[in-house]
Amino acid sequence: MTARSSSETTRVIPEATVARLPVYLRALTALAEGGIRTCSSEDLATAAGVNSAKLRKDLSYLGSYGTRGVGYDVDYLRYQIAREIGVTQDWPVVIVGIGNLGHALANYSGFRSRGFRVVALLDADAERTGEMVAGVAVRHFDDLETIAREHAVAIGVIATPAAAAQDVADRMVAAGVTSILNFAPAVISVPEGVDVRKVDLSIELQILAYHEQRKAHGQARGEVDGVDGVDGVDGVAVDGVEVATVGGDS
Amino acid sequence: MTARSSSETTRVIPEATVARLPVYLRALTALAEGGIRTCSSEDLATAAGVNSAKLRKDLSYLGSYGTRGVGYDVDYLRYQIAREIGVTQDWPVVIVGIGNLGHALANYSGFRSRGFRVVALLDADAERTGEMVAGVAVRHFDDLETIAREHAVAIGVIATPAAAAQDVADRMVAAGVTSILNFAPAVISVPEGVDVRKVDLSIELQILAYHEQRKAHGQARGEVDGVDGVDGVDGVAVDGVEVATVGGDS
DNA sequence: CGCGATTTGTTCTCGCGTTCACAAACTCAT
DNA sequence: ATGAGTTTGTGAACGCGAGAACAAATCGCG
Ligand SMILES: NC(=O)c1ccc[n+]([C@@H]2O[C@H](COP(=O)([O-])OP(=O)(O)OC[C@H]3O[C@@H](n4cnc5c(N)ncnc54)[C@H](O)[C@@H]3O)[C@@H](O)[C@H]2O)c1
Ligand SMILES: NC(=O)c1ccc[n+]([C@@H]2O[C@H](COP(=O)([O-])OP(=O)(O)OC[C@H]3O[C@@H](n4cnc5c(N)ncnc54)[C@H](O)[C@@H]3O)[C@@H](O)[C@H]2O)c1
Repeated sequence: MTARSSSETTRVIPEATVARLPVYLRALTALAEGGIRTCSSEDLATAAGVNSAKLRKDLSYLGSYGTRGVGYDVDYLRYQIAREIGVTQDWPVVIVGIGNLGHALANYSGFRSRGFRVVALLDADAERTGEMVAGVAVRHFDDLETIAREHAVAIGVIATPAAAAQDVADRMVAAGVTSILNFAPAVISVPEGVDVRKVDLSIELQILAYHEQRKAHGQARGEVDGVDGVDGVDGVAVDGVEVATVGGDS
Repeated sequence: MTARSSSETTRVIPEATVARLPVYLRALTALAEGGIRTCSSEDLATAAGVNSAKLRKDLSYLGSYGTRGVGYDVDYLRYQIAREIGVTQDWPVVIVGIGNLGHALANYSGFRSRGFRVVALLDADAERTGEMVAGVAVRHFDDLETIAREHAVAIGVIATPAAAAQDVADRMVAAGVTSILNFAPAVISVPEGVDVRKVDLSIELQILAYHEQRKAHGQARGEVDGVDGVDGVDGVAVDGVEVATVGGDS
């Protein structure tokens, strides 16, 4: 699968580093807005919530943009990171599925301010087409191909029910989309060369629940037990045990 | 920054595995709904979108719940995973910040169906209090302490602007919340023993943009692989940002 | 009862990511 | 110019997770 023969490309930035660059970018922006012109790796690391050694190593993959004994020029570094990520240009984005979540996403100001422009809101429900959301008219899902081609859309967001996710993904790919951000709780498969990232609320909550359970009963079998140690936690009322069936998705 | 007490509990499940258990749980639920009673690791791995060896290794941390030569009993395994995660019980959750995103979250049916129950919607804006969202009345943020204590709330969701995130987190912690899911693009710091996970839309998009830019820049085709597995990276601050483009910003 | 087919659970190896630690490079004061 | 004080960039050690491979266990069937 991940053959990746690491060719002799100029620089190969580790995936873990790529995931942190946006964080550094945001921290730098915050510093710049605070009137700070230069900062040390320690300063920036604190603002970004990471270890300073890790920060320096991450930045070293981009090049040598700092000055020893001094630190980094905030604006300069910010531009370099933005350029590396690719957000110095504007990326057209389509959002498919304008329900509860789709509305929120469409209204999200963070899109435009960070290098992304919503060029279309699409929904399969004919009753929703024409509705104005955040100044953009909702159009029918069938227009995807036309719109995507016209605006050279490379990035698509899926906010439909899980059952529709795979179909939407297929049609996005057919329309030339090569990067997908999927909010639906479904595993979608795409051809080689297409990137998919998923954001899953329930998974995040379940991960928290796991640790929470650990905190509550230190290491009990799995049966309800008294609270142990951990201050601040009052007894968690638990009762009937029933596997969460239902599952309105997939 | 999971403290990880390391008090040598019976089994220590790797964090990477914990993050995948919910995926397996969902896949099992889908299989069960399809009337499937037993499945092999290969079947389940396919449904979950992972490698079968990885799946078996993950499950081995929970115990030996399969039968060699046969596979896994879907319902039994589902229960075991649900119990391990802690979603056989119902977790009370509070959502703070009932704006665009907060509304969507409140209306999200996946909450209830996966072991979580929204016990309160809170907002600092007095004009919003009293509004009914998904059958729950929005209450004032000041009621957090009372509500959290009353329902023994351990998990809180932050959907306020970034500027308010740290303050909200502090008050949640003071009210006994020990797990926080943060949607605001801000780095929040909490005391030892409190878990924070963040979901950051713009970071996800920027990661996609990076790879997209790579694809565009000639280079070798078929370079990028399928990306997945959202992982813990700590977030950062302040929104309402504007990427500085060197050489004039329109 | 034994044998082949099947599938799990585990061991082993490899690569990636994190962290430490330090030399190199730079500034500033004298 | 020189030395003291800073801070970067990176080599190296280390730990964790991914994946391949295989022995052990179970079933079906003659
Ligand atoms: N609401 C949340 O806070 C939330 C949180 C996490 C995940 N999710 C997930 O996001 C997805 C959307 O959630 P929601 O609450 O907005 O649901 P929703 O039902 O409110 O909206 C779904 C929208 O998708 C449209 N749609 C359905 N099939 C379509 C298709 N084939 N093509 C185009 N559009 C189609 C529907 O018309 C509807 O407008 C779901 O998969 C949900 O599980 C939602
Ligand atoms: N809308 C999205 O799709 C989206 C996506 C990703 C991230 N986010 C982030 O989620 C957060 C919320 O986004 P939104 O679009 O819902 O914003 P919003 O402005 O619509 O809603 C924010 C709500 O928080 C309330 N609030 C403000 N300060 C508060 C405080 N101290 N205590 C309690 N409540 C307070 C406000 O009254 C408002 O109702 C933001 O940080 C945003 O960056 C939003």
